[in-house]
Amino acid sequence: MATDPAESALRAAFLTDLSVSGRKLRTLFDAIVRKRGLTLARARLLLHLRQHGATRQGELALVLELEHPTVVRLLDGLEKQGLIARHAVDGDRRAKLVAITEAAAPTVAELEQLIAELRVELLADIAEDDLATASRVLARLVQSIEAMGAAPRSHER
Amino acid sequence: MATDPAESALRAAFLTDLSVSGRKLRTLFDAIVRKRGLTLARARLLLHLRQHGATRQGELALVLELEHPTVVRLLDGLEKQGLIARHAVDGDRRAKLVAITEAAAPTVAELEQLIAELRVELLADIAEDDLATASRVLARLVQSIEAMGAAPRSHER
DNA sequence: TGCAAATAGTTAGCAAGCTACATATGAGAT
DNA sequence: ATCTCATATGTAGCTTGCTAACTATTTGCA
Repeated sequence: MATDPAESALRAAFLTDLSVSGRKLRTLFDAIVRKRGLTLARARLLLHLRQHGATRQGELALVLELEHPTVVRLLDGLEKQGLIARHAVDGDRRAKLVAITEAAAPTVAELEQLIAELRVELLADIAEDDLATASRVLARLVQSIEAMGAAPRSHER
Repeated sequence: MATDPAESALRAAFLTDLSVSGRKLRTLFDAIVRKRGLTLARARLLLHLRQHGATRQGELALVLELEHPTVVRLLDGLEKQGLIARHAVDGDRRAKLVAITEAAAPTVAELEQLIAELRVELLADIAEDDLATASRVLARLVQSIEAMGAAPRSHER
């Protein structure tokens, strides 16, 4: 048990590193789009609307991997900013279709540009292969996380 | 510009994947330690105290890579739970030394165990090499993020 | 037809994270 | 000795994210 191969220093630090770097990314992004009145979460939502057109709230929650109430509040904010509108869906009076407003179009176009540039800058000195590996690792991890979410083992105590 | 090598689908998705997986990790962890009245952030803080002994608040902020006010509130919560105490530092009446309470020792020991198990479970099917690569990628990214934070280029508009 | 269960969205309440600003104390220079 | 600047912590206020519990529809089946 002294040198358990499953317990390298790497493994010990990885999960922390992951959540810290995710947080830092969000903070940087928030700072960049702040003067436009946006945040990472709002930008992600707007981008989806731009790229996939009007979308139902439930679908948004699925795609953005957020809980429904989180989406509700993001939309409340964006609606107040006049960037999106909730439209009635005919055939289902429960549902709402979310769409970008005319007024938001330029902002969102600019945002898309900004994000593309940021991406290039941040990932500039990372090799494609390494990125692919990292991507795979994250995907695996998420898979395990979701498996555990469904069947939490011993942590029930 | 049609097939810009700097703009693969991987690159397009990576930053989102990172922040999403970080979030999911946090959510899972929070759910696991919830019945103990803990969260990921609080656990990280307690773990540091256990492994490095009593620490000043400023030092905690540095080590955990959190802003000072965030640490203040984590400590407020943990103090209310009776898990940590803020002690005076003699020689500097501004400073406070944060220490785990006697009462918290068993909780924290248990927590350490729990985290070790979780780590093994989550990373079980990931090769050491891949993990190392992923780790390097994250480190690089954080480096870029911090460089940009200091010198935000074109995003000044 | 009419009632039960599923689905769409919302409300309430909590913790974490940030920025901006405030307070108290210490240290260094004149 | 004092005055200024730096350091250590704290307060206020905002957004994101979650879970739990609610309302309004719709759907499916008896």
